[in-house]
Amino acid sequence: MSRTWNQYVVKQENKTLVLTTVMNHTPISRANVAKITGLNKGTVSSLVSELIDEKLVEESGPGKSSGGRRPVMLLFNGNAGYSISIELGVGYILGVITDLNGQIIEQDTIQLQTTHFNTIFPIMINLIKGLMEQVPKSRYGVIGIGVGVPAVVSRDGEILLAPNLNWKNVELKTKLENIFNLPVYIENEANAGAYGEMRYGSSQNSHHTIFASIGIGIGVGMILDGKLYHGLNGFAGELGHMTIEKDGKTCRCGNRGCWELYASEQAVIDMAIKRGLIAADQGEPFEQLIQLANEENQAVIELFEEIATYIAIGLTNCINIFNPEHVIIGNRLMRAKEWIYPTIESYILEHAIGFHQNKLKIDSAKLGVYSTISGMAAFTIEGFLLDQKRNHA
Amino acid sequence: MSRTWNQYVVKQENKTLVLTTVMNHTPISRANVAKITGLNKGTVSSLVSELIDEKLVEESGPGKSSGGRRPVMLLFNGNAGYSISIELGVGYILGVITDLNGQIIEQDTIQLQTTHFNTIFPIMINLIKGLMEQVPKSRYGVIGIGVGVPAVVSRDGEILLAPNLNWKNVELKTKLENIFNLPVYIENEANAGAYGEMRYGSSQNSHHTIFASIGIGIGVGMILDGKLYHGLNGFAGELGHMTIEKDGKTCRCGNRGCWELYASEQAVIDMAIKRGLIAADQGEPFEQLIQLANEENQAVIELFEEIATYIAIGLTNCINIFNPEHVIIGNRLMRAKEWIYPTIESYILEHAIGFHQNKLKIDSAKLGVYSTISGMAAFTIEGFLLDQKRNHA
DNA sequence: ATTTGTTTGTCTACCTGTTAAACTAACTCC
DNA sequence: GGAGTTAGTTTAACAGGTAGACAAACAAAT
Repeated sequence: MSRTWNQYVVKQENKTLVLTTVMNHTPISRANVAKITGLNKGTVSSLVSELIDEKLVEESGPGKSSGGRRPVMLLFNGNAGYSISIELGVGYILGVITDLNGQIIEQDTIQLQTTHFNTIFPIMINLIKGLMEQVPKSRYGVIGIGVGVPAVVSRDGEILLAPNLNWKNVELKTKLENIFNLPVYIENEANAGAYGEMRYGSSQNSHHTIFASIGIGIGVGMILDGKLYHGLNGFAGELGHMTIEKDGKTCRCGNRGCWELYASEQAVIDMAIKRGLIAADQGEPFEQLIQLANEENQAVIELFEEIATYIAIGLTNCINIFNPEHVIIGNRLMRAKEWIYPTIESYILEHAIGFHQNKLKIDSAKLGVYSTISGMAAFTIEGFLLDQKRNHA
Repeated sequence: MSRTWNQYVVKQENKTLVLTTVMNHTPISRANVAKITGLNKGTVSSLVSELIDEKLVEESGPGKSSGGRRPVMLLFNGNAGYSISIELGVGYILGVITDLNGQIIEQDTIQLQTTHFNTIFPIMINLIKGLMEQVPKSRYGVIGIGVGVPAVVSRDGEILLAPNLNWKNVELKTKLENIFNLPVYIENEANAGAYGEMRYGSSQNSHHTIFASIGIGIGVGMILDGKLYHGLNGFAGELGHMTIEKDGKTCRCGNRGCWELYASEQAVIDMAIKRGLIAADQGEPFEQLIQLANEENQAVIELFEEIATYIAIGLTNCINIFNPEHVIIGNRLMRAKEWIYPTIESYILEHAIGFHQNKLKIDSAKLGVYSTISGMAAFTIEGFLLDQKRNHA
């Protein structure tokens, strides 16, 4: 039921405290770690020596003296192991190898024509196998596999519902674990994006971040009190199906007036076709629109601005609900950032409650197309470090 | 920055673990506490004897034998101290004394004609003083004062904005602390209501609870991952100003189509007057409507059902956003529960995403008018126990 | 009534990990 | 080159938890 505390737990906690301090302040001396953590110098010394044995920390050369003996600088060993992260999109699979710092070492993309699971799954397996062969030799090797999907994912890694892929009840985590015998992490794409931006992107010091992933549909990842919020069983963040017009268009979800009917890539495309700005069934419609906007086509630019207002209405709702510190907009629609962003910003400035009292920042995703995959890497890496903590005294 | 762990922390944590176990399972034997917590029997014995010294736990007589020596039953001593909790409403102040179990011992209400702070504040002070005199003698006496207000409250207890009271930037916590020299807790009324229902009400085992307080306006308190969510600076939960009709009525908040324009007590009253169901400026309009509905006035019942649909639209949004385990509807509008609730439930059942996969419960507030005040009591009591933990070894 | 086995709660010996403080090492500055 | 500083290690003391022995108190079987 509840956790009991004893000296072993104390050691675990202090050891990870030392490790995270080294990670966040690398390079750093033992003395400085002691200062920052508040731990005794002796304690730090002994914990560090264990971490060095585990190859998670290494000594680099001596640092600069500040008037006394020169410190021995400690580094987090980002090469002690490597994660493999996959982003399963509509129409593509992106796979990367990252080191323990989340740095991308290697990457590979495959374009897909279908969304059929039985076709895609073997392709993904091959992609992973290919990446694994490229992983450098290291103490821990491949520490795990993370997969970001545009889907509602249960706590135990089952894909409950992926409307844009037309998947339902796929036990992806179990399947992958059986094949690779490695820890596997499955997450919703927007959640992973939010996490990636928090760890490696533009909201690293924000404890309340809303990440709106606006692509074909809309998904929202929420970092609340510094933690990713899942809700009871993974359905949280279905903000794309928030009603913003109570008697509006009918949505396939059964509701009317859903946000993503007005503010997604699909919405832009539909309206553009309806207005005769582009032809249906002909190449990449969204790319065409960007092209046209670049050519200063006023009708297209106006369309983008209209969409931006709808995006802003939904984001304003988010802001009034969550009072976040940081709102990040990611995924494909932000390729039209140039025409969308100013409208969004000014609308929110005008309409969000108590805006002047907030220090709200609104940004586009700093990691760009890598938000999601970086988030998956972060999950995998943190899962690995947690395991280390548990097993290794 | 970060917390270091040592044996003192271990002891603190284990001691509160023992205490909360006793609280939650009272009456309980030492042996059983050891079993539940996983702590060693000896450890439990020594911690319990300290808690007995501090009068937080007491021994009652022997319990029933289960085939061996009869256990000595332990009780949480709810009478070691008392909290004073205040609910500052529009038109009234409610004040109560509770014991450490959150049980109401004494209560007092004052009706108000004004919302002017300089008038209300002295009245509140007197109410508190009156209650203090009625507090029974005990080891710790009055442990603190909690005040629930229909307002945005900052982290340090400043009332930033109370639209229905017309207050702005009132440093209520500081003022009260200066007068009474006791710990003071200020919270938004909906937040406190959510907390109260979680601690003593209908969602005691739910980690994801949405509490919608629907009165003159709408406020929402959110228990996310078992914790009350505040957002960056207390503005979270302004769901009353969520847009549900993008070109709808204009709201004083500057937005259009805000939820509370369609789904609050004020909305009911406005529409009732507009439709000539009741006269303006004459008695308690809402009470009249309930009266009429009781007399089976079809027009009024239809109005209630309409409002219920609007409430349900907003709640469905909440559910899609948070994927909660439990949705609780509280405050005055639920006095029309009889006519409102069935519509709300059926709408949500039909429209919330993945409803069938959820074990969502929808309820009205079990604590009724005491949701908020019970929540304030809980804050005060928990603050006190936290203090004990810190100071007392 | 006696015996047997069980449960409760205390006590003791032991172990682990943190801390304080002494100590060594290495460097800067005058 | 000595004084002062800073870095890192070592040592003894200490706190608190655990395991396991133990006594007390009881139920059920004989």
